[in-house]
Amino acid sequence: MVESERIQALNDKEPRAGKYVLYWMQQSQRAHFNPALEHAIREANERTLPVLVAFGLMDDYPEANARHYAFMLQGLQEVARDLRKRKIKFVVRRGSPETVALRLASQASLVVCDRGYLRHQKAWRARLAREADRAVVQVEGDVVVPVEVASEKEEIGARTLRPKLHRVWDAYLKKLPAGRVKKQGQSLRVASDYDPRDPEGTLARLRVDRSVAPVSRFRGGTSEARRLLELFLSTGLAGYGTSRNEPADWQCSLLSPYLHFGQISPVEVALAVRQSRRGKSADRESYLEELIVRRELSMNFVCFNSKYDSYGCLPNWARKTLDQHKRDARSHVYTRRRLESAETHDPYWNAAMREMVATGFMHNYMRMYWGKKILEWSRTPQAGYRRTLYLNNKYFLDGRDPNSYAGVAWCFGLHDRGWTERKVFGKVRYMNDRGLERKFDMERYISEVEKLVALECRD
DNA sequence: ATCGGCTCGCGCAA
DNA sequence: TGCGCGAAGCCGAT
Repeated sequence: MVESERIQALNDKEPRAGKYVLYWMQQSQRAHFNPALEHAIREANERTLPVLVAFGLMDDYPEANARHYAFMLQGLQEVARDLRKRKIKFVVRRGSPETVALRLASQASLVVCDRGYLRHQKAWRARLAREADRAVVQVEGDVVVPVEVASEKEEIGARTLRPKLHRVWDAYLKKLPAGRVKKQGQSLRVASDYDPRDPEGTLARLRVDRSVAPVSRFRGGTSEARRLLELFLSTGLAGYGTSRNEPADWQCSLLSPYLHFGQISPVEVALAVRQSRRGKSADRESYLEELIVRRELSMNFVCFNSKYDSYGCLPNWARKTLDQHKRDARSHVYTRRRLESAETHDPYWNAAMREMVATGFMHNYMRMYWGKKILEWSRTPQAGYRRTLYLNNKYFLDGRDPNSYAGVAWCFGLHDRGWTERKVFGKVRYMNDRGLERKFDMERYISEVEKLVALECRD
């Protein structure tokens, strides 16, 4: 049963007579633990209609390249398989997602969609709700606590959002049973433009940016996400609270790419961690802090800050102090090309960049250091911001995620407080290589990254 | 090795 | 209005 706070009517139109209930899948790319799908099944069963699940595949999704598409299509292959088992029709159609949804809406009794927080995702849903001549209902399935339930405004930091989430999150940490369809949907005559069971063939047909190659470190899909979750529970959770920041160990769940594409539910992950007997309670709490407080703080950020993808999103104190130091002498200034090819004087930074370019991921602690250094090595903080976000979205599998926007902005002062004033950074928190050396085994991080890079080159 | 200071703004007590 | 407190760090004094 989907909690009513997750469900929102996007227009005030009525359901109509139709051949099916349409679930337009976009953000929540999974057939399990998907509140939008379960809600669509329930609506369909009430009308004794089949469910049609449709995905709109476009060649030019903002900032996406072959790396992102390959991962996503691997996930959709599994969605196709799982929906088939559940007797639900699934089609992948060519076109802008909301246009695909709009076409299929005309034969639907009503339309159910999932929720995304980015500008273009909101615009797609708004257009669908406006132009469809029947009810459009949105179901928020990729957060533990619905964003507006947690808070109605942009929060200043984790410390103000945390108590609001803690107060209510028990009510949302509930299992979501898979509903059975009353009316099977395979006989629906709706054509699919692509065969989701053939991700390689589909990728070959798409006109996408191929300058960034797919990776072998991560394979997309719900079952792979669940395998990584089990692996994390058995080997990573114990000691997570104290060791998660050690770059060479990657003692983390590695789930952010899967969460980004909605291939696994954060509620499912949180429940698994909470119910696990591994580790101490401090380890489990530490993980839930990352998964729920930090992650949902970033949803709050993109939801309430319309400038989430540009320098202007930063708090006033940060922009002011960075502005006052924009003419400070920089110890090093690198071109974007030089950064991109990991050719700086800093071996730790270069290793982080190589991890990112080769594998689509970077250890979370290194993401902070990496962004701080780009700020330091750019002519202006604005240029640093643009370049950090560009590289972030180009190479990370979870680029363009709310977490990515909040993470980049954090490096420039978002959700943080002032610190001792210094060159270039002003009062924005500074990090340096001595800090890394003091706390971590950085030589081992470098050698572990080289192993990962070698594995990618072999394929 | 450990500790205090740096700095900001919320949220609560008065 | 004032004060306590958090916060994924650095730095210099002890």
